[in-house]
Amino acid sequence: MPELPEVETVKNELAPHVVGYTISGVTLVWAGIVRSPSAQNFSSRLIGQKITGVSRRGKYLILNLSGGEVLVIHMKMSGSLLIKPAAAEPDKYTRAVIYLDGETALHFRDPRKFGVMWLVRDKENIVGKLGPEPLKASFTPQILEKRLSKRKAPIKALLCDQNFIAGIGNMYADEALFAAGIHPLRLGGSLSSNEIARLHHAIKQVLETAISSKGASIVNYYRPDGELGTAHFNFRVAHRRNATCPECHAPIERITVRNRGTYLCPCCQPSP
DNA sequence: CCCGGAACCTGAAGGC
DNA sequence: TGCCTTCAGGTTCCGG
Repeated sequence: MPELPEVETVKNELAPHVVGYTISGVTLVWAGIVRSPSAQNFSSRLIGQKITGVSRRGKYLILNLSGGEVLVIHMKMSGSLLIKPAAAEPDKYTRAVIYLDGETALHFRDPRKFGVMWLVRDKENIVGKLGPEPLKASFTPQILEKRLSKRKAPIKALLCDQNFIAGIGNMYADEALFAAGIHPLRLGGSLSSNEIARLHHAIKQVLETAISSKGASIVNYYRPDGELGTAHFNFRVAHRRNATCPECHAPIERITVRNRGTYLCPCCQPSP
């Protein structure tokens, strides 16, 4: 499931294969992957445009195009972006293929069909409401404290809310809360300044470590060359069913928060 | 504005 | 072995 570290890895590894190349063809195997404009317009407006840069905002990947438009891609839960030779046959789950200078092809593969692409002039229509980027220097403990104040939702739900903070999903929310020693059901507004400082540090540390491991391949995450990431080998609680806490050896607990599987150590993360 | 729950989708895993 | 049910979760939509 691509979250910030996975999308960051895809951005870094995709860039050398796409930046400076011109889109020579588009095949929409499943047109539903394009949110806007119409499938017809999407293809015809893309062809002939050169990709001038790749960036990331939260879990969104953004391709800048020479014509001034922007191709925004969200891989949601099961999507991957693969670089292949132009002649490679799309597999069963490939929903769209973008050909680059007739040499290589970018395959958008997505078994679950949650993934989305938009071709727009102003990306702010799509990413404009996202919360702060957690790895930017401008994301400080003071900013986090201000955003948490008076919030009554569980801290886990807030961390997964893209308008509260961008890029964190189920896995990294669990990892950050464990690293900070905070129970996922604690209400946002109930955290002390000390806890907020620990959480702020944990968020940055967990995301940076995962990026250095090229993301976590728990399910359906592939890098553009088809390789997996290794960040999940460093997970201390997330998805560790029937395991024990690496700190205190208590059995890791699994609860549900907002209908999402949530892993924690009942000893290191005291319940509210 | 804030919060919680359902819906979207399909492969994997579990139950009988 | 095989059918059926449940689970997985990022985002959006809707109701309170």
